[in-house]
Amino acid sequence: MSSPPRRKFRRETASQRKDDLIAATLQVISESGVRAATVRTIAERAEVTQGLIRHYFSSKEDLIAAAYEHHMTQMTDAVATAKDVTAGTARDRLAGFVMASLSPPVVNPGWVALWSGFLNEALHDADLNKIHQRTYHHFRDQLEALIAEALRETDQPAPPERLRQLAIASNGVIDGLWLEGGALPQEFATGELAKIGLDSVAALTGLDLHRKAIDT
Amino acid sequence: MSSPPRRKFRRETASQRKDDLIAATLQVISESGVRAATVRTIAERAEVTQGLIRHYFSSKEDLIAAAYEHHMTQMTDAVATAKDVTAGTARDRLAGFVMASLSPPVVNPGWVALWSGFLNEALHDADLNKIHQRTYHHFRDQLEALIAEALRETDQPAPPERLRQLAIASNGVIDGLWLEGGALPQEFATGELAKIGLDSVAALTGLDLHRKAIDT
DNA sequence: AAAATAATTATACGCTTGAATAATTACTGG
DNA sequence: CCAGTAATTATTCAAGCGTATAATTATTTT
Repeated sequence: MSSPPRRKFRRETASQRKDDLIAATLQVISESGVRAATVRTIAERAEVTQGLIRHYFSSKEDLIAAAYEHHMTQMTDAVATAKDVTAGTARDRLAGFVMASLSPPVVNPGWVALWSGFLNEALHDADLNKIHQRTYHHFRDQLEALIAEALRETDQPAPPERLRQLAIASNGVIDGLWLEGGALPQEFATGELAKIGLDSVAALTGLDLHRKAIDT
Repeated sequence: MSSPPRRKFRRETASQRKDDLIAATLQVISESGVRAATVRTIAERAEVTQGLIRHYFSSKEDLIAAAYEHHMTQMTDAVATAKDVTAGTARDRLAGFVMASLSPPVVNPGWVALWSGFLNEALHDADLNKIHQRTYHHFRDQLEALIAEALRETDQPAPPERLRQLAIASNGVIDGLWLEGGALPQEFATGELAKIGLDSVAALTGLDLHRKAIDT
């Protein structure tokens, strides 16, 4: 006759709970794909009951968008704040930017799963599309600024149109290699993608980006 | 009292029906994403009732895999059989390969939606992962063969290890640009991506890939 | 033209989904 | 330490999900 006891819980701050729910969402999608991201699965992962999601987010779609935003910020920051990206000559920082983009933890199957799942949604969802557009530009603009600075530094300043093309091309090769490294991890030796990426951006821009002694 | 009349139908060959169901699956995913690809939605698009799907495919997952295989074959063939890829010097064919990869109909939001949706599934599904792995290699091997031939043709033969790196890098830049063109169509002018891609592969390989007069 | 066959439709089943609402309980300010 | 409040749990709901099976009908065979 006795119903099971109501589960104990702690009251958390709104921002803490939101962060937890976002983190749980990202874990579920990265491990099992977008189709697995149901409110019940996410709530279970966050160790709360499903009703709480709607208490903090107006809909599941709203939570997904917040998770997308969070993930892209996290990924961008992981590159922008990596070692060698924040100090040194412009060429050093550009090299560090490319290396960081093509090394763990940025190259990671889970992050590719997140990226592909969100992109698939963004292609038919206006809100998510805006997030995609914004984060794409943010990353590419950072890359373009570094390339511009490195070219100026070596007395090879380039006009805006050429800078744009170099940034698009460099961003393309970084994105492509990142994707392949995350989607087929066993395909590439340790450091191989980073080396290929660095050589590629060097060939595209004409810059000498010999990498520093990271290996050994 | 009279129940609605049973709907008329035509008996089709097995291969025709399978193709129709696969085509319907691809349409639904490309327009509305993987989450929209339910048996009912797919059957409606194919103008049959949902039971027929299980008559031709052992499960929905099986249909998805068949659609994945079909789409990747379609995309690969669209590049491999494009004008300028099947005749001319090796450099001409390599240039045609890059141009075709970065022009319509290959660059297309719907195809990016398909690709991202399937990849998202492939990252946690062994069967789909095999398809991804196989089609990735198929595309990259074609590219590597063209690069090898073009380098031989210009008396600059390259050792296997370098060929591998050039193919990975070229494939990377093509993939990255293709993705960005499909995901943000309004971002790039007509022919811009193809031009950047061609210049990039030229810079990476050191080959002269001046494109022929396609424009004007 | 009738009988056999299999392609297709129709219906039903149990489960999951996102969302809404009601019931509790942990915390806060007096 | 007690009353108020809102964070959290529990429950409910209608709709949609993939799958299974039974009924029907278009086509082929004889």
